[in-house]
This record gives sequence, C-alpha cells and structure tokens, in this order.
Amino acid sequence: MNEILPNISIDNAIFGFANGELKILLIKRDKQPELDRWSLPGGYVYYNENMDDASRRLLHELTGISNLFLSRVDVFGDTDRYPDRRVISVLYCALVKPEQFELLAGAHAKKVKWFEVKGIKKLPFDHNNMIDTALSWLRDEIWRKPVLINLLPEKFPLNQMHDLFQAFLHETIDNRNFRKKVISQELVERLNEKTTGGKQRPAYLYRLKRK
Amino acid sequence: MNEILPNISIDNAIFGFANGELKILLIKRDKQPELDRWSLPGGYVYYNENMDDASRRLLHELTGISNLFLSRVDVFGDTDRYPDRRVISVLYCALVKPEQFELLAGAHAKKVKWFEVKGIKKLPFDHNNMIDTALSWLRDEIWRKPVLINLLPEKFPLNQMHDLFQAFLHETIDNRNFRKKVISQELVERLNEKTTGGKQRPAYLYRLKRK
DNA sequence: CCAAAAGTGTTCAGCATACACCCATGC
DNA sequence: GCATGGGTGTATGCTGAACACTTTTGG
Repeated sequence: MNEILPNISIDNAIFGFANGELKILLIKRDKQPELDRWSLPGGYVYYNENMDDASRRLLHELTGISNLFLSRVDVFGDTDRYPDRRVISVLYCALVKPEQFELLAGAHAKKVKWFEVKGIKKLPFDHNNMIDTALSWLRDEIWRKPVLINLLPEKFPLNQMHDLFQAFLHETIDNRNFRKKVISQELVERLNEKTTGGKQRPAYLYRLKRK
Repeated sequence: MNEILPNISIDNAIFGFANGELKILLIKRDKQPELDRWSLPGGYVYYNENMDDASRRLLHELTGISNLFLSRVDVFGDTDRYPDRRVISVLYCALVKPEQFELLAGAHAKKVKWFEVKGIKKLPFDHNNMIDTALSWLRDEIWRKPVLINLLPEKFPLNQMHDLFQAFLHETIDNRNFRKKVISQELVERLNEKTTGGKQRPAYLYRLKRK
C-alpha cells in the first residue's frame, strides 16, 4: 500500500549560498491550509517509505531538486503547530548552490523561489523556527560533517573550501589552522592529484569524507 | 477528540541506578505484537497531547512512575522497525533510583521489572538500539544537563553528587576539579544551608539548576 | 624574474588535569 | 584530642589561536 501517513510530515530547509548571500528555498502552496503562502517544501511520508527517502522525494516533487546530501535536524511536535489536525514534522536541511538547479514547481507547488534569509517575513506554521534551528545546526555541524558537500565539486583545492567556510560563517579563519583542523578531524582526505591549467602553483586536490 | 495517533509512538528508556548497578525498566507486554515479551514501556500519543506529556502519561500508566525529569533523545523511523504497521517512535529517557518507586503494572503491562543492563538479551523491535542510544546520550549530557536530578534529593552536599558521577561513569574524578567544573558550568548553585546531624564537619548544600 | 596563489612551523595563552593538606564538627 | 568527612590552591601539560615567510608554477 502506498498511502500517506496523515500525522507525520517532513519539511526541508534548503539553503542556497553564493557570493556570500544566504537564501532559503520556498514554495508557493497550491492547497489549503495556507493556500498561496510561501513556505518550506515539505509534505507527507508514504507508508513504506523511510524518512530520508521521503525527504528526498518531496524535495524533488516540489522543486525539481534531486541528488542532495540532506541531514536530519530535529522533530517538531507541538499539538498546535499545524491548524487542520495533529501533525508532527521531521526537519531536514541542506546547503546548495542556487544556480546549480533548475527550479520546477511540481505537484502542490505553484511556484518555487529563492528568498534572502535576512528579511524573511513570518511564514506559516512553525517554519520560521525551523529555519533558525536548521541554520544554527548547520553552523555547528560544519566542522564535523560534510554539510558543504553540495557546494563543492568532488575534488577541490583546500583554499576553495577555506573561502566557503569564511563566507558561510562570516568570519576570517586562519588558513594554516584551517588546514590543520580539517585534516586532523578527518573531514577531508588528500588525493594524489593537483590542479592544472591555473596560472600559478598547482594545488593538491582534496575530497570530503562522507563519514 | 482523544483518539491515538496510530503511526507515532513514544518509548521510554528508564535507567535505575543504585550501588553502582545500572538497570533498565522493562514491562511484559500484554498485547500483540510480541505478546508476553519484555520491552521498553511505550505506547501511542493522543491526538491532543504533546510529546513530552505523552511520554510522562505512558510511563505512569504502564509502570506507576510519575513526576520525573525526562529528556527527549532521538527519533526512530525505519519502515521495518515495527512489524504490524508503520510506526515512528520518539525516544525519551531518565535516570532514577529504582527503590524510590513502587512499580505497578498498569494498562497493557502484565508485569514491570528492573533488569540489569549488562546481560540484557535481544528485545523486541529496535529497543536494544534505543537503550544503547539513550545510555550514550546520558553519559554525554551528564555534564551539561541536570540528568541526575531524579537521583538526588532537592538539596544535597557536593560530595554526594561526586560519588554519583564516579559510579555512573565508572571512573574516578578528582574532587577539586569536579567542584570547579560543576560550579563554573552552572550545573549547581550553592545554598546558604549546611548539613546537620552528621558526625563530622557540616557540608554546604547545593541545588541543581534546571537550565 | 616577476606575479600570484600554495603551502608550511612556532610561539603563546587559556583551560583542563594532577596533586596534598588544613578545617570543622561529634564523640 | 582524635577520627571523619568537608573543603580549598597551585603547578603542569595540552590544545586551540595568532602570526609571516618560502615555494612553485605561468607568463
């Protein structure tokens, strides 16, 4: 049977990051409640579907985005968080390059669009709270888990990763200490390849470990 | 309406600790599936009931225990974790004195009993995994949250807390460093009272901060 | 040989650990 | 006055932060 579970939902907080700007992906709802309002892309879980799979499927259905590294963040279970009936929601998040995906409003989404995170207005349900929670989770886990994996190519020089960290965390990080830290914590591993075609000294390429 | 949500459950991992022995509270199930097997006390959430309230109510109904400091640990959502139908479960845990409570097998529990954690056999569902998860969560959070609150009286001398930490973590902890740590991290606050009636020097009493 | 980015090592400070003695009371 | 548990301060090592110069390539 492929029914949905009526009391369990998934919400996805997908952050887009480019040129130091942090955006959040919202869809315009095509159904009640909160018809026509912008909200996080989410929905219900199928009976035979794991949470992780549901998160992935819903994101693809609603926005056209697929093949992401998504992380489970938390569960939101207040009795009044959803007006129509009791629904608890599991929150997932990811960090991506906005220009990398062609957005396609799918089933139950009239539109899909990136919004700047600062300046976000009140969203339906507890979605503002979810965005805050996901963002602080990301800033916290960035040193432990490969949450930047969607923002980097498979192989990259360490300085590219360094630039990303600094931009995302809004702070300058000493380059030597950065290298020592990500290597000693085994966030990355060095490959036996170097960049070519650059106009300067070639750099070793690294790869994120999925852990 | 006071129906249950059929696809969301709560499980409680209640650890009993006394004389250096760690026990886990199990009930003997009085219904299918897994009739007559020992498992964690858990059950379903009511439509209008918050997760925290549900955890508390179920624990009381099944075992007679009430008025505990319970913490949410994690969510278990695999499609095959429960045989009859799809159920995701939210895990709560607590640490108590086993002798403090009179165990009363209530609705849906034929018996309630403490079992030594080491030597626990295979339990139904993913309950072994839940016990492991809860235990490492506790050992991790013990320095940050008042998880020992159910094991201590409201006011206690620091050495009593020190003994508890050592026993629970199976390690000796320097007394001076212990005092410095729990005070600087604001886990406890000192009262203007001292023990009386002891046969030695009176000790200052402390209280856990709920944070 | 010059420009541009890559790569590397050492010093310093702050925090957690190790450790031993004096104190207050009851008997 | 002595036995019992209560209470405190200092020296040390380690980890994380600050900091500047040399290396390699392309043009």
